[in-house]
Amino acid sequence: MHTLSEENYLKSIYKLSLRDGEKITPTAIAELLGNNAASVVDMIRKLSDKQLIEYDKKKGASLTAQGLKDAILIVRKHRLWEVFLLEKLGFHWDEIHDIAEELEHVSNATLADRLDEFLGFPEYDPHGDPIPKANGKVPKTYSVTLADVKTGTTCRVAAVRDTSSSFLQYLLKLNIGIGTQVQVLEKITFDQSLVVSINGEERTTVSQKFGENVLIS
Amino acid sequence: MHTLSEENYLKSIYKLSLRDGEKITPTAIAELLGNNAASVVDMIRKLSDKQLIEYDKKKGASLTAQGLKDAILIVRKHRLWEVFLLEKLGFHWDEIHDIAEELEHVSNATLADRLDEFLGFPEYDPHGDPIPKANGKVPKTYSVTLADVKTGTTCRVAAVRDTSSSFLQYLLKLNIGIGTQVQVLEKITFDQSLVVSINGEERTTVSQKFGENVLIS
DNA sequence: TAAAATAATTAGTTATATCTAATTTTATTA
DNA sequence: TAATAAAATTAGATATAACTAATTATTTTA
Repeated sequence: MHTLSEENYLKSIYKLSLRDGEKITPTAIAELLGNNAASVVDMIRKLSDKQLIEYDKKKGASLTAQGLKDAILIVRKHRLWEVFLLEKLGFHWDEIHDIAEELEHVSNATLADRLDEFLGFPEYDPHGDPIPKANGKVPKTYSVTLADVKTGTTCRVAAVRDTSSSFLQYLLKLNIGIGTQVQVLEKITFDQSLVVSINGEERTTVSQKFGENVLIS
Repeated sequence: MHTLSEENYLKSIYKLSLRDGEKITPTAIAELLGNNAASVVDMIRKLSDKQLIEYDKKKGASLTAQGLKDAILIVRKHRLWEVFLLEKLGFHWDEIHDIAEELEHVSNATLADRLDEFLGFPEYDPHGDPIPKANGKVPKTYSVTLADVKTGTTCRVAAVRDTSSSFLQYLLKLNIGIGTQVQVLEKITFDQSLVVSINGEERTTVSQKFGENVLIS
């Protein structure tokens, strides 16, 4: 259908569109993909020609109905494959993202739906991200981070924003997974570091950046 | 590790190396891949530089130890994914090849082994092709075709040589699958067509080309 | 608002992997 | 073996998707 590059651009634009209010600029896309902005401008033209996105200098880029549909399917496949890799093949939390990054591009009309059924129609992937349904609907997405809550609040980890293995391995080391109870004991005024209690036990200090990447419910 | 193209060339050279005696020429590779011979010459240089193949004008191309190892892993992944698609996701015989053609290129050090374990270490894929083991050993490969046997012989379908959906759909229509009993009742002298009895029932005539693509035991 | 900084774009380059057309080499056959 | 056919190779072209460097446009900020 689309090339590997086209698919990755669609996915990036979709992901940026969820970061609310943000204008989707060539620079933002370039940063997310680790590409040069000049390359992004080229691809914006290509995707516009294919009617997958619309680009307006003032408003930035946005997906057309077709582009959105295609992007959602890629994300759906990515997250379903992650569930498969973890639950069926026994891969660990921090290993699945990179493999799913390749698997998501395997194109077959019914593959995602069959995989979905095989896995029992999961609603969330192992990182807590919602798995788009066959009809394109996306389950509730978590948006409040650990860095957002008031001191004293106890909450549960619902999802993680960063899926890099360095972040996930750090979480593993801290004994934090999806569902883990975390209480914010203190916020350090100097650098917004958070002193937290994990599962009512350990007392640990984590950075603001860390807190911003933990989504809670 | 390697690019998609490099992997497809390695796989082609491996497959040609199994067609015994045959010299692996640029033309043969070009034909198998549906590429131009000039393109093949370019890639032969590239793979030679990478020490994955050796090329000698007299002897043709051959895989080095590393090239063979890499090629076998690709074939292993292809066939394991085919088992997965058929057995776990419920795809049909004629649908799995093309999807596996994409899945085989997903690269992860332990993916094949985990998939192998998940599937219960199958020895043959749904087309009867041997699945290389983790150590690179390949189970017995069938080589006698229906076109080779004497008139009157009764045998079982062990594998199919062609995995195109047109061939597989034809087999489906004829009620032939792996394990089906086939008796060669007559060979037409004119064009080597075969009159066969399938599962002791139907009396059908098939072409020589058909017979050459059915491997028996 | 003018200067400086940042962002977007254009122009031109590179690498990969393909192609066609032309040429050279090798093999076949009359 | 000489002529012909087929195969292999080279040379040069194309498309994709990236890049750098230079330019233009837009935002910030002093």
